[in-house]
Amino acid sequence: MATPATTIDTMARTCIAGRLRLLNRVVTNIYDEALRPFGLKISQGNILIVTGSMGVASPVKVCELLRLDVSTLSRNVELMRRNGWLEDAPGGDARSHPFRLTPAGKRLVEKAIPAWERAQAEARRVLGDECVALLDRAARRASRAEWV
Amino acid sequence: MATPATTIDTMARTCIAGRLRLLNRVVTNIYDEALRPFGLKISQGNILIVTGSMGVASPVKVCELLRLDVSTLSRNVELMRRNGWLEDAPGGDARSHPFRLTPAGKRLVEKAIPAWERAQAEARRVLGDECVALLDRAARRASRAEWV
DNA sequence: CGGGAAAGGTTGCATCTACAACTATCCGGA
DNA sequence: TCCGGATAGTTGTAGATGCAACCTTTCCCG
Repeated sequence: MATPATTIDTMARTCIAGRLRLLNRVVTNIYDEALRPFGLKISQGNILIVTGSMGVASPVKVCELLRLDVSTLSRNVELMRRNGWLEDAPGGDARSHPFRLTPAGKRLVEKAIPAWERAQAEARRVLGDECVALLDRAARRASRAEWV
Repeated sequence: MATPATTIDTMARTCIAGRLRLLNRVVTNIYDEALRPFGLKISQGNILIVTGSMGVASPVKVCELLRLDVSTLSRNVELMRRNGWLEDAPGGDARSHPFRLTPAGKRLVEKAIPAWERAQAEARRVLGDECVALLDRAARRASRAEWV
């Protein structure tokens, strides 16, 4: 008698999303712990970083780059605006609400660099060099924008 | 004058967490979309799957396997209990609250298998075979339990 | 020029996630 | 036996995430 094409046990052993989400939790926790002294989480940190690299950022552009829903970004930006890390930037038409780092936001990122580097090293240790390289390639393909 | 060891642009181009979280969003969306007709999200699906493969599951064991915070699991299980997919299981001491799939939960997982397989194929296409294999290895190392 | 589609954002809602603090139970040694 | 630490879970709080619905503004075509 043939076994079913897919059983629950097979799913438990092979679900790609399960693996990726597990590693996402582990790695996110590494960065969040490292950044905690700065009152910063990596979810926000990544937005600050791409904002800094763009100079003036538009929500749509950031969302394409990070593959984030615009509504998610909208609220994250609002939080960081309240924290004094982001501010409205002039420009564009009446629909757009571009934003940029404040000086305080820039200082925050710079202060957090050593902690971020420690987290990078730990994440690389957990994932392995080869895995990190392949994630990098996959993310470039998956991003809806040119990486920097 | 020497350039700083790490600039914002370098962070934008090399942050491992950024890559992993981006891919996590993309892949999670693939599965959530595939599973939407069943009223199921992959976050819950993974819990159902490991529960099914364990027979009777204890929160702590599931959390070690998936590297989930126990408080997160607690609420997710409560939701699925209300949906009729999980139920309390007898056993253990008075502290523990083991649970297991209900027949409805088992039927749900079985019905969702074709959709899950389509999502698997799409995720593999996005990440690449090699990347999937390395994620699998990294996840086994990162999990705090033996994978089935 | 007028109207409908497209583009850019926000808000309501539901779920996922984790940390901190708490309760209840169990275990091991004095 | 009794007490302190370990173990198992829940609840309060806060942020992250995405979908659906909505509002404005802009663009384009007839």
